[in-house]
Amino acid sequence: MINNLEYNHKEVENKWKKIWYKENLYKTDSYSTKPKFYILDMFPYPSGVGLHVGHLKGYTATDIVARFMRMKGFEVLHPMGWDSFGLPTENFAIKNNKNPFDVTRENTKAFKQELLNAGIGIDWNREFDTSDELYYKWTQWIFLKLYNKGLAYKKKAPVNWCPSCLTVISNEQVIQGLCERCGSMVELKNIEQWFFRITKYIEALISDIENLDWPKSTKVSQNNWIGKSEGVRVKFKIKDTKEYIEIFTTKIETIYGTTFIAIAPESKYIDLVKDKEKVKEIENYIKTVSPQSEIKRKKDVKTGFDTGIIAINPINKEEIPVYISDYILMDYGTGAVMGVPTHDERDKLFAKLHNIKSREVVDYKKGIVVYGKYKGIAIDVAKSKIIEDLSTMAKKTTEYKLRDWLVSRERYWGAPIPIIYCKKCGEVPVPEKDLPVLIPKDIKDYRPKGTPPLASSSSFMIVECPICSEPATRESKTLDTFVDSSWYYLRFIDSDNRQSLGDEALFKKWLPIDFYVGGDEHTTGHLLYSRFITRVLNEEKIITINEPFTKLRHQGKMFGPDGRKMSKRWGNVVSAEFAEKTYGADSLRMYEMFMGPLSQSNSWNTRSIIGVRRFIDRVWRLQNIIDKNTLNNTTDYTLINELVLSVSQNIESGKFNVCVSEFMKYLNEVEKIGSISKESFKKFIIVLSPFAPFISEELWEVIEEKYSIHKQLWPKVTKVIKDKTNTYIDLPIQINGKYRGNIKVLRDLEEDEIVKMLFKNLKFKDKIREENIQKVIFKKNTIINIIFNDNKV
RNA sequence: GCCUGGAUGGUGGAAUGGUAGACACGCUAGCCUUAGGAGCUAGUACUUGAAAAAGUGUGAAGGUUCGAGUCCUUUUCCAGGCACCA
Repeated sequence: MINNLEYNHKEVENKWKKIWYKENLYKTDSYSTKPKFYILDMFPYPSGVGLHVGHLKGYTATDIVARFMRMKGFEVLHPMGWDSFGLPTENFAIKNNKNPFDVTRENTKAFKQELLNAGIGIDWNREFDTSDELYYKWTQWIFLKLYNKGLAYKKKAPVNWCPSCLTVISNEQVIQGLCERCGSMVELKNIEQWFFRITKYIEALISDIENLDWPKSTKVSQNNWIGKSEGVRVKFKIKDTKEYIEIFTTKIETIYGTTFIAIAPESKYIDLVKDKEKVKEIENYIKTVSPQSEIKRKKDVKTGFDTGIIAINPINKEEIPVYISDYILMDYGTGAVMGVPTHDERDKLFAKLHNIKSREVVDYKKGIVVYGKYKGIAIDVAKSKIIEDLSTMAKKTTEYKLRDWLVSRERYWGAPIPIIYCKKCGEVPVPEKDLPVLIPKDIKDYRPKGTPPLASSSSFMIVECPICSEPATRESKTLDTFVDSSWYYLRFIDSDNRQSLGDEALFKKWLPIDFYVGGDEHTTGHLLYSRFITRVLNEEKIITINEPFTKLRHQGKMFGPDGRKMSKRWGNVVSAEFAEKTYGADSLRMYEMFMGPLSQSNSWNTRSIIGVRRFIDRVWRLQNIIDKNTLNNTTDYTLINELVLSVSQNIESGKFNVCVSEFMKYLNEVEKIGSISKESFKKFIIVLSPFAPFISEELWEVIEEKYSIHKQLWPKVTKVIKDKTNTYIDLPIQINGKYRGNIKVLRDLEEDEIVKMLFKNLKFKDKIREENIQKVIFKKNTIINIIFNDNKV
C-alpha cells in the first residue's frame, strides 16, 4: 500500500498509466451528442533521438485544454499519429543500417510509450502513421484528385537540388539557400518534376487568413512568403526591330530615371542578340553564373554583360543599353527590370560597376516627382498619369513570390506517385481500384543515388497499362512528406474507414480543428500546404470547410541547460524519460507550464523543477489535513471558489504558467489555515487534474471516490459570497497621484465617508488639509486619489 | 535592408490604466536533524536609516492622464523570420 507521508511517483504513475490505457479512458465518441471540441498537436516525426522535454511542452498544453474541455462537458477529440514517411526516418534508417519499415515501428512505439508515461490523454484507437498502407492509399487518392483537376502536373524547370540528400526539394524546404534537413548548399537543376498548382488559390490564401485566430507573426510571415506586389509591366522597344523587352516595376514613377535594362541569364530575350560573336561571349558569361543557387551569387558584386542591344524608353524615347546580369531572377516578374540607379540599391551597385550614368527623378521624402513631365506632382498622381501616357506599352499587374509546390522526390521512403507511363496511351493515372500503389520491399539498396530507388525494382516498375493492357512502366518518384501531413488531421476523424478518405457526415460534425498547437517553423510549409489541400477537398465536396485550423498557437523552443539548442552534438539533451524518472511526470508537466507563456522559448533549468516537485509533495500531504468540521468555514469556501474561477479563466486564455502559481498560492493559504474541507479538497484535485493527472487520480482514490477523476465535471463557480470575512477591504490611498498606504474600510463605502475617515486617520491627518482639496478621484472598492492645490503634502 | 516579437530583481517570470516585482528558483539568518541536495520559520528591487519611514525604480527620451510596466511619438539594444522578389 502506498503510504501517505511520501509521494511515490513511480508507483502511482505505473499503476494509473496501465489502467488508463487498458480502459481507453480518453476514447472519443464520434457520434456523441455533446458539443464537439477538436484539439490537435502537429504530429511528430518519430525520429530515433526519442522524445525530449521540449516535445512535451506543446503536448502538455493541449492535454490540459483537452481535459479541461472534457470536464466542461465537451466531446473532445485529441488524437495522435506519426509523420513517419520522409527524410528524418529514412536518414535515421540509413545511418543505423536498418530498414525504414522497422525503424518506423520501433520509433513510434518508443514515442507512444513516452506520451503514455507523461500522462498525455490520447484516444489511441485513432493512431496511424503516414507510412501505413491504409493511410497512403488516400494520400495517393488525393494526388489523383488533383491530377484530374489539372492541379498536379509535370514540368521541366530549374529546381532546388540537395547534393547531400540526393533529391529535389521544394522552395519551402530551402532556408537561406541551404537544405532544411542537412544544411547543404542547394543547387539549381533543370529537370522534370511534379508540381501542385497552389498558385491557383493564391488570392484566397491571402484573404482568408485575415479572420483566423492565429499569431500575428505567423499570418504576416505567410503573407510575406506569398509575396503579393502590385506594379506595372512596361514594354521597351528594341531599336531598329519590331521586338520588345517587357519589364516589371512597382515604381513606375521612376521610369524617367531608367538608364539601362537588365535581364536574367536564363531570359528568352537573349535570342534578340543576332551578332554571332556577341552570342558566343554571352554564352561564356552565362556559364560563369548559371545555373547555380542564389547563395552562390555574391550579393555585393553584381556581374553583368553588355548585350549590345539598344532599348528605347517608351516615356521619353531615350536610347539605353541592355545588360545580362546575375542579379535578375528569372522566375519573378518578367525576368527583366528597368535599371534606375538613383532609386534602387541593386541597380545603383550594378551601374557603379559598369559605369552607367544615373539621374534623380523622385524625392521620396517630399513625396513628389522632381524630373520630367510631372515635375512637382505628387507621386501617386504621377504614377497614374505615367501609366496613362504609356497607354498600350504598359499594363498594371500583380506579381507573387509563391511558386507551385514541388512534390516529387528521388527518394525511397514516401508514397509512390500513382502514375503509369504507356508508350501508346502516354501518362495514365492509376485507377482508384488499384490503390494503394505499394512501396516495393524487394529493393536491396534503398539509399538515395540521385535517381529514384524505386526504379531499381522491376516487380514495381513493370506494369500493364490500365487502358490498353500493353506493358508500361510506373512513375518511380515518391511524394514529399508534406503531402502526407497536408491532410492527416482529416483522417483522425474516421481513421479506420476503408471505403473512403472519411465519412462525410463525420467530417461535417468534427471539422474544423478548434485548437492547433505546434512549432512556428511550419508557417510557410505545412500550414500553407494544409490550407491549400483543404480548399481543393472542399471543391471536391469531400469536406465543407475552407480553413482547417481555426485557432493556432506555437509553443516556444526548449533549449538545453546551457542555453543552446538541444542536440547530441552539445550533449545537452534532457530526455523526457530522465525528467520523469527523477521528478515524476506531474512535476515535469507542471514545470514545463510554469516556466513561462507557452509561446516563449526557455532554457531547461534542472534546479527550478525542484520547486514544482515540492509543490507536488505538499499536495500529497494535504490529505492529512482534510477536516470534516471545516465544511461550513466561509474562508475555505471563498478560497476554493476563487481558485476555480482563476484557473478556468487562465486556461481559457492560455496562461498555464499563471494557473500553476494560482495552485501554489492556494496551497500556501490552506497550509496557513491548517485544514481543508473535503468538498474543497475534491474541487482542488479536480481542477489540478488536467495539470497533474497522476497524483490527482491517486488522491481521488485515497478519498474513496469512484474512478475516474478524469470523468468528473468541472466544478461550478458560484459567485463569491459577501460574508463577514469579506466586509472589510484594504483601500489604497493616493495623494497627488502617489501611493501613500492603505486604510481598512467597509466594502462599498462611499467617497465622502472615506475622505472623512482620512482626516481622522493617525497616519494621514497630519499630511493633509481639508480646505486645500482640489479634486478627489474615487473608484469604489478600488482606489481613492486626493489632489491638493498646494504641493505641501 | 524589410517584417514580427521582446526588454520588469541575482534567475524564470506576475501585474482588466489604479499598492510594480505575485508565484517559484537561488541566496541570507535561525530552528530541527547523526546527516542533508529533506522539512519548518523569518528575510530578500535599489539608496538612506537601528527602526519607523523617506527617496528612486519596469532599456532611453518625450507626451497623454488625477494616475503609465501597460496608451501615443521618437530612439537604443536583443531575439526570430524573410531577403538580389525589381
